[in-house]
Amino acid sequence: MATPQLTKNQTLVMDALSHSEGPMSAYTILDKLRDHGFRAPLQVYRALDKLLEYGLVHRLESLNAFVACSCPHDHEHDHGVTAFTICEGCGQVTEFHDEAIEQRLSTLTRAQNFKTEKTTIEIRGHCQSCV
Amino acid sequence: MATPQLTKNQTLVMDALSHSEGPMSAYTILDKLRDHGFRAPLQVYRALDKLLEYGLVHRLESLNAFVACSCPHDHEHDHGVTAFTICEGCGQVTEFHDEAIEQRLSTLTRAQNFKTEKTTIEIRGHCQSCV
DNA sequence: GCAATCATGTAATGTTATTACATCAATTGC
DNA sequence: GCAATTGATGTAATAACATTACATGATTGC
Repeated sequence: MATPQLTKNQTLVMDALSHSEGPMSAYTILDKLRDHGFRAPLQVYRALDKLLEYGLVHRLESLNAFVACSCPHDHEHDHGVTAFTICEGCGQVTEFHDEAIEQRLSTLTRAQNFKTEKTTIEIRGHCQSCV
Repeated sequence: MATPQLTKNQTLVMDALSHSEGPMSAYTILDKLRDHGFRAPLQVYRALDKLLEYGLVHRLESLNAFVACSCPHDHEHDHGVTAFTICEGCGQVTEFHDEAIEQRLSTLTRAQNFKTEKTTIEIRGHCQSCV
């Protein structure tokens, strides 16, 4: 999908995530944006919904938190399966993509006649610096 | 880890999950067990913590829900990475294990010098019957 | 202008999970 | 035996995450 022009709220949320070191919960984002007029969770969730839809943001299911997509290229096309390593020590999140895993998962789901809509891969552990 | 004898509460929660068709949230389990004397969420969460530790139960991060492990063999050893397909239609959850994916993830994390502690793989979509 | 659509604002509520503190039972060490 | 420790339990309160419901405002197309 072509990414449309972001609205004011979407831009604020996107900027907050982009400038953050790591993932942020919706309520953390809300707090960061109070000075910009945000008052209620829904303002954040609505913006996040769109940003997720546009592929600009990812949701980390195991953290109930959100990160800006680190993909350098445009978001006009699907990037396939996105996976993350998440460090329990420093909170660093690294996004990666792997064709082999995607292929393998595709083979396995096809064998079940399962139609995949969204794949979550999250690896919790400790990064190089936090062992 | 050898699975110790389960306590009363752990047994009740385990039975509730085993007899359930699909995943249950902690609060759903709580409601099912009110007749057995459960009064507070913590009774469920404490039991779940242990059952997760023993590998008898899995947590589905993308649903905030729990399922009994479908692995037939004993739980004395690690089964490696567990993955799930989750049908949005009927709620059916299918657990599977794949050596190839495990290997590939291991290679990728090793390349980052990342020490994996827990891997989450959840595939949302529609099963054969719910397309 | 007016309808349709989409973004927004606000309040209330629903759902999931944890903290804090007290009690009880079994086990261990002496 | 009995104090001390450990682990399971009970209860209340609160924190953290997310949605529903309803009202308002802006933009576009006709």
